[in-house]
Amino acid sequence: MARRSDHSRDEIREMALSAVEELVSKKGYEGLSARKVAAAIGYTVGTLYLVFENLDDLVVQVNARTLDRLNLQMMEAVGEIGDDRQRLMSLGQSYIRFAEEDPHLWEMVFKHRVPRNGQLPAWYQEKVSRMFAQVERCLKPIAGHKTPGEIAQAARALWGGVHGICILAVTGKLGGVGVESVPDLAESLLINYLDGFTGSRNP
Amino acid sequence: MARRSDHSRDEIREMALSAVEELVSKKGYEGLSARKVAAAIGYTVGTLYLVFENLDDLVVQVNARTLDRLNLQMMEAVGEIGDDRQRLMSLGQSYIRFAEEDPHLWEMVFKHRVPRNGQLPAWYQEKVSRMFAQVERCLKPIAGHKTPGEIAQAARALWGGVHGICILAVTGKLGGVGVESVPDLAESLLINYLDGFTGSRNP
DNA sequence: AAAATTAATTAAACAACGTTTAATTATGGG
DNA sequence: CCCATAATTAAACGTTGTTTAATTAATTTT
Repeated sequence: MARRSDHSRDEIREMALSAVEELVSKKGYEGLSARKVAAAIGYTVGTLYLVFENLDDLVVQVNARTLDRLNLQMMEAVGEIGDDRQRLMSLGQSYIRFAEEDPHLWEMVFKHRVPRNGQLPAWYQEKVSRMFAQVERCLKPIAGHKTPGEIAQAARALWGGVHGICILAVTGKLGGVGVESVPDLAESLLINYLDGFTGSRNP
Repeated sequence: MARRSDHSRDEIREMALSAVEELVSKKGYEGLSARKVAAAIGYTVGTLYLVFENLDDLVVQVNARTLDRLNLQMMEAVGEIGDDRQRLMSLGQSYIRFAEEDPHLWEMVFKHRVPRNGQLPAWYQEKVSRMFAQVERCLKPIAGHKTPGEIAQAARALWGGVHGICILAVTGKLGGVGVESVPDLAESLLINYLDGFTGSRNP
């Protein structure tokens, strides 16, 4: 059969993205394959290649959705009011919770390396930057008379740090320490860094 | 032909490990394949499977060697004398230099997820722990009256942090900031964290 | 309404992959 | 010299990403 038009191009796209999310979420990145995705949505690989450039393209687009969800969850967690330091803590714990709730999907965002050109699209970079922007926004009120450049640097150092702790925990490379202590480690990192950054110890 | 015995089992093992190192170093983890390794050492895949359990086993053993080299380089960098904080800085810069000099090989250590059982061998975990032990040793003299548990936590938080910054930089996800600023970011992380950890600002 | 065009979908092919199997072939001891 | 042993390979299997040509349904044209 052909030209069934049971689903529009966008519908197929949506179905494929969801199928990948479910597959990766359950079996991990290495359990993913074009044929499995196609079978899951009731089509053949050929149809998949009509909608997506290739499998890497499909993965990048799923990663984009994951980043969007992460950004949303962090935005909800940080809220508007409250102690500035406490808001940064919430931001960190929110990041960790996201990674714990769906480790495979979260891991794929950072495990995946683009194949040919080696450069991620600009709209993708923008989603990453949005995450750092949230940290910078929380950092600004307690940064004293630090320059914007210093704040940007602090945001990246801090969030790289939180991210690294998550990665090592998820891949079992924290040296005997399990996943359960990740929030404690991140809290230690945030508290001590902020103490140093602001030059004052918090109550 | 068969039973050439041109090389002993251990020699083939050594040749294979070196071949993987060269392949991954040049083409990255995704450019690796059993057949390429076999061809590089002048044998067939079958011989490879006589010496190694499977390709994952081969990768794990290469990762072990990479971790050994990393540990060695860090040990040389930290030295014995000098300011305690400065030694921690050297440790961090040494880690970063290692990741920059051979990003693909370094990345494979943390990208690779064991397949079936999902658990890394004990001797592998021990190599990871040795790295944290170096950090703890440097941390101890400036830790005041912190407990060993607190020092262990600080070491993991700090090194998770340095590692995360490296990962984000190598995978191009630092949000517009390039690899060149990694040392600065790590220095920011270390200085501010240590300021908070010791409760005193350094000169 | 029938025919011709267009486009969606598939089946089949390709090369490469990890891994296993059976068949070879060189070496050692009798 | 032959036989048993063990090293090595060739070939096979199932799966992978991707491309190709063929098929088929819907749309347009006559």
